[in-house]
Amino acid sequence: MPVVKLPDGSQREFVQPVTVAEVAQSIGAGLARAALAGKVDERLVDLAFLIDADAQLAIITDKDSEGLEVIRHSTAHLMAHAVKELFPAAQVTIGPVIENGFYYDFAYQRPFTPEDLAAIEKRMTDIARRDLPVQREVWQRDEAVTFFKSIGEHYKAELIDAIPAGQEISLYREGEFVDLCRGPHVPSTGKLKVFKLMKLAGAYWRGDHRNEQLQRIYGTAWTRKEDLEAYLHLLEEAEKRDHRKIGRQLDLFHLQDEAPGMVFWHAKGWTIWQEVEQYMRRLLSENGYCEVKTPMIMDRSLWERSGHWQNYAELMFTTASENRDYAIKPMNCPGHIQIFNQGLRSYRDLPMRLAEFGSCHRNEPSGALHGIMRVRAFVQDDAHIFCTEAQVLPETSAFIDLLEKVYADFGFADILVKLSTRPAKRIGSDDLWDRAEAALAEALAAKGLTYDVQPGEGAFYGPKIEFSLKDCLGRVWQCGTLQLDFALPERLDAHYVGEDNDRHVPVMLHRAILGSLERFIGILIEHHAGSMPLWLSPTQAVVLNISEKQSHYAEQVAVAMRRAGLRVEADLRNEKITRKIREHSLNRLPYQVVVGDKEVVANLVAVRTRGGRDLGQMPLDVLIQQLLEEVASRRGTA
RNA sequence: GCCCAUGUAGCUCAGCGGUAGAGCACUCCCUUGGUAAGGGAGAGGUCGACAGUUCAAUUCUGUCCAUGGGCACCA
Repeated sequence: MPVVKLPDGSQREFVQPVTVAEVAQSIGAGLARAALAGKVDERLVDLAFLIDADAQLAIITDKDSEGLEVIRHSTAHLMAHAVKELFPAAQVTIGPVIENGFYYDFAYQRPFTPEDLAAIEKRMTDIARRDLPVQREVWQRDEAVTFFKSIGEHYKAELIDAIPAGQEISLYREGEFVDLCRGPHVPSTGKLKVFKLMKLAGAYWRGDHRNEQLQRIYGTAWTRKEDLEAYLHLLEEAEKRDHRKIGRQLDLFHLQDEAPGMVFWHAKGWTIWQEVEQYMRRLLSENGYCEVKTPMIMDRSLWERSGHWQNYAELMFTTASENRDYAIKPMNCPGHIQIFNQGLRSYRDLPMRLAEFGSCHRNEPSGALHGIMRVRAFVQDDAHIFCTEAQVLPETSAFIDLLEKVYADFGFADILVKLSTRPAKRIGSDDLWDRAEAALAEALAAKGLTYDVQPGEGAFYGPKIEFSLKDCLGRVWQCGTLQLDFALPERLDAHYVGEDNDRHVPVMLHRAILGSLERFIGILIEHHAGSMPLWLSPTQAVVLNISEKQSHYAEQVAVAMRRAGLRVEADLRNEKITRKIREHSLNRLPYQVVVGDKEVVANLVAVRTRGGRDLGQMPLDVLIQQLLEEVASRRGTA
């Protein structure tokens, strides 16, 4: 006689075991119709799950986030079902729920085409309309293996074969289609109404590039039509913010075939770059860093000693001259160690913080390139801190302070932190790792930062912290990093003389805040949708004359503003003021300074913002003051 | 690197086995207009590169390059 406790605290007693669906029915017909699954003692189950003992129960509907997951998972099955009906020779593999939807990987003799995609989606709608019951079955593992082999589903058989022997497994059946699945699923295909197939892609079996490539189909699924529309709208918005598109529109940079993965910065884009770089430079200097510059090309022997020549050969650009081999630097650390190694260092010199806007080249695989976000030539806001083990904690702590200030100044409020700890393959004693991981964790805790631990994800030479920021569309970008390195200083013979008059190998911290400037500027462009805050805007104001008569006055205004340190253009074209305003607004030019006869006579300027805010007439020095304050505050412009 | 798609004017795109078209941008002319597109004329393309098929290729086929979406990679 099970007693079922519901989330509102009420209890229902049943004379015999009941299914989740029956409990829902006993509460109300509406709930029974809306029910998708149940949660019994914190475990998600099907509506057909039989409750035979006292239990906590929550009925899951499409109002619950779990309900949406169930829908997405069931929609993945629906897609596989449709594919099997249309292409019986296709083999199913796996089909998980992902953010905003699902995918399913298939093995088939030929790639699916966009026309196939449309046909599959149509068939999914058909199957959903048939409202087939989705039923759970429990099988013995070995029987299931035999079964899937017999119907030619070799990938499924392999997956099940990997499950420990003797374990019961669940299969789900809808009509003719059967799939291995943990569940739960919606009770019938009729519950699946709001979905759309999004794209085709290749993907490796089990995520390993040595395996065969499967056909992946991505889809999205929602509980309400409006949610789907909102999601598609969000994708459109993201597309509008695409840095490649805005970079072209605003004349910031371009890429071309002859230099894949390398950016041609135009004057306007380079202005943004310079502002970012100068900002970082000043901050580094204020925080005890010394800026240095190291050679772009260095002899093979150095890269052999650092280990890069052996481990990253195919990712490095190399060159040769007069019988010597060289590598174009893929990173700055070996160079910085050469500077550290000049002269005999004392513990009194530590911590030594060497910073470089380091121009690096990495021969990234062609498929990895993406706009200016993932490139082959990039500049890191790199620095290496040489210190004692005892200085790791205070240096980490100071670094986090600096990083938080930088992200805040660029307008990013949300920072995600991950601590990656010792991997299986590593150098250094466990004792050393214990202390290093503890120092990083302690620094994070002292800052009150919450963070995820990624066990085993650290580099072989030391643990690391990764800092990601979230943009206004909620997308996460990893930018900052702090990595402890116990290996490289020793490999490259870095030493200092300690208080005890012995030689010691310093600990090295690799650290970057922006990551690569190319990528960071790409993120800034997308975050602001091209409407950069005033301090970063390539052109901060444009002076517009209404007719030719005021062109001299307009020039004078522009010159005065430039003398005050603002980036100002004059647009004296023979065009209507409405047209000029439209064009400059579309170009996200923050301030438009209009001068007509009225302003000339009164010795004033009329100001509006790119967002259409009319600030009215004012004396020029008032405007200049206001803009300079806005630049200094690093605020955005409406 | 792997799978799929794409590559036509500066940009966005249409087109097609008989050597190309639109809108915007550009140049010139008219217009001197008060807060998001004034009008007219003109110029502009080896149709990504190289092969092949064909009487004829921007169009069909192949290879390569690049870009896009994924996968793998990201010291």
